[in-house]
Amino acid sequence: MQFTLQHTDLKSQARAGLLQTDHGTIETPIFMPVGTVGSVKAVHQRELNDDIKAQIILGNTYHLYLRPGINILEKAGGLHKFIGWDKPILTDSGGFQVFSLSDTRKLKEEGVTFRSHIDGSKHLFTPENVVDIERSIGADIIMALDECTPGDAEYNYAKKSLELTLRWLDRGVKHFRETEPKYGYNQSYFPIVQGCVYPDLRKKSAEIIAELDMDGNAIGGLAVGEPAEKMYEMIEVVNEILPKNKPRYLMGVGTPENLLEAIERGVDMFDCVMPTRNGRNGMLFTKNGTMNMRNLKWADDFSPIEEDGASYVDTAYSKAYLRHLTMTGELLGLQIASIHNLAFYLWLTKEARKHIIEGNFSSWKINMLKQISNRL
RNA sequence: GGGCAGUUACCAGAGUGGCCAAAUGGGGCUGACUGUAACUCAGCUGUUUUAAACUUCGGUGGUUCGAAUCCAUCACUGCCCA
Repeated sequence: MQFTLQHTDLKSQARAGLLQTDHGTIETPIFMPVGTVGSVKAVHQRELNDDIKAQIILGNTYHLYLRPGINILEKAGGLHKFIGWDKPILTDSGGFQVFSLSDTRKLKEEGVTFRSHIDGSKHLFTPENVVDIERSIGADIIMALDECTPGDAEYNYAKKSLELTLRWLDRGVKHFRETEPKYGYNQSYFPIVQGCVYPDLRKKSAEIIAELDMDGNAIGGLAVGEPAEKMYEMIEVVNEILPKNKPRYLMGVGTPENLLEAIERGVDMFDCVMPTRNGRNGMLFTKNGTMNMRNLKWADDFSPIEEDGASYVDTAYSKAYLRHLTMTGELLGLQIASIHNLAFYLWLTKEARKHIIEGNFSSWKINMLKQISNRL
C-alpha cells in the first residue's frame, strides 16, 4: 500500500492524498460507508459504486466471524468475491464491539471473550486470532484489536485500557508480520490510538504507534460520549505526532460537521453508521442542513428531495413521496434515504478534497459549516 | 314485529360506584441516533402554554356524599328469529 500526499493546506493541517491498494486507488479525504455484515444496509453494490461513488467500504470482523463464518468466507475466496465488490475493503477488528457489547464480553490479558449476541455462545478474540480472521476475510486494510475506551472513562481506567491495547498491538503487529495474505493481494494493518480524552495518554499512544511505521494509522475511542471539543483537541494532539506521510483514519466519526473539523486537523479517512442508520430512521443530511422526513411539513412538499443533490434519488423523488415512504415503513424509503445520505457524505469529502487542492479549504469549510448546521 | 348484544378519546378496545382524563394497541406529533445486537429507541397525543383546574365515556332525566359504571327513557348500531 502506498500513500501519496498531493496537497497540504497552507492555513490548516488539511491534506489531499492518494491511497493505493491492490483493489484500486482511494482519493483522500474519504468517507467509507459501513457494511458491517457484508452489505451496506439498504444499498446495492451497484448503487454504492455508480451513484454514491464509494471508493472503499467497511466490514466487521466480529459480525462476519459469527455469520456467515470464516469457512464460508474462505470458500468464497474472501469477502470481495463473496459480496461482489472489487474495490477496497477495510475491516474493523471487533474492538468497537468490546465497547458496544460490553454487557456480554470480558476483557483479559489474553484477549476478550464475547457472548454471541445471536445465540449466546462464547468466543475468544485475541490480537493474533483477529489477524487470522481478518486474513480470511481478506480486507485490504485490517484493524488491530483494541479496547474502544468509553468517552467518560476515569483517567486510571483509560490508562490501564490503553496499556492493554498497546500490549495487544505489539502481539498483533508481530502476528501480522509473521503471516501472509490468503488471496494473493496485499493487506495493511492499522494500529489504533487510544487514550480517551487525556492528552498525555493520547500522546504516548501516538508516539508508540508512530514508531511502528505501519501503512496507516487510526484514531479510535472518539465520539463515544465525550464533548466534541475534546474530540477535536485529541485529534490535534495525536496528529501532531502521527507521521504525515501515512494516512490517518478517524474511526467511527461522524456528523458532517465532525468530518470537516477533523479534515481541517489532518484526518484522511472516516467511517460512520450515521448516514445509513439515521437515514433509515428518517433523517436526511443535505448541504443546506438536516431534515426529519417524518415531519408533517413535508407531507405536501412535492419539491425534489434535494435540488442539485449528489445522487439521482434527490431529483427522482419528492420530499412528500419520501415522507410517505418513511411513514408507511416502505423498504424503498430506507433505500432512498441511505443512498441520499451516503452520496452526500461522499460528496462532502470529495468537495473538501477539491478545495484543499484549490487552496481555499478554510473559507469553504466556514461557509459549509454554516449551511449544514441548519435544521430544515 | 319479537329476542339478544352493544354505543368509551383520531381508530380499535379495556374499564361495570370513589384509586378515572380513563389500561393497552394502532395511528399521529416531536426528538434521539457517531469503528451498526438499531427499518431502532424515547417523550407527547381531551382543554387551558406549567402548576392546578376545567369539560368528557350516544342524548335526556334520575338514584347517590360521589356515576363511564346503577335506574328510566329516547336515539342509533349489530346479530338472531319471524
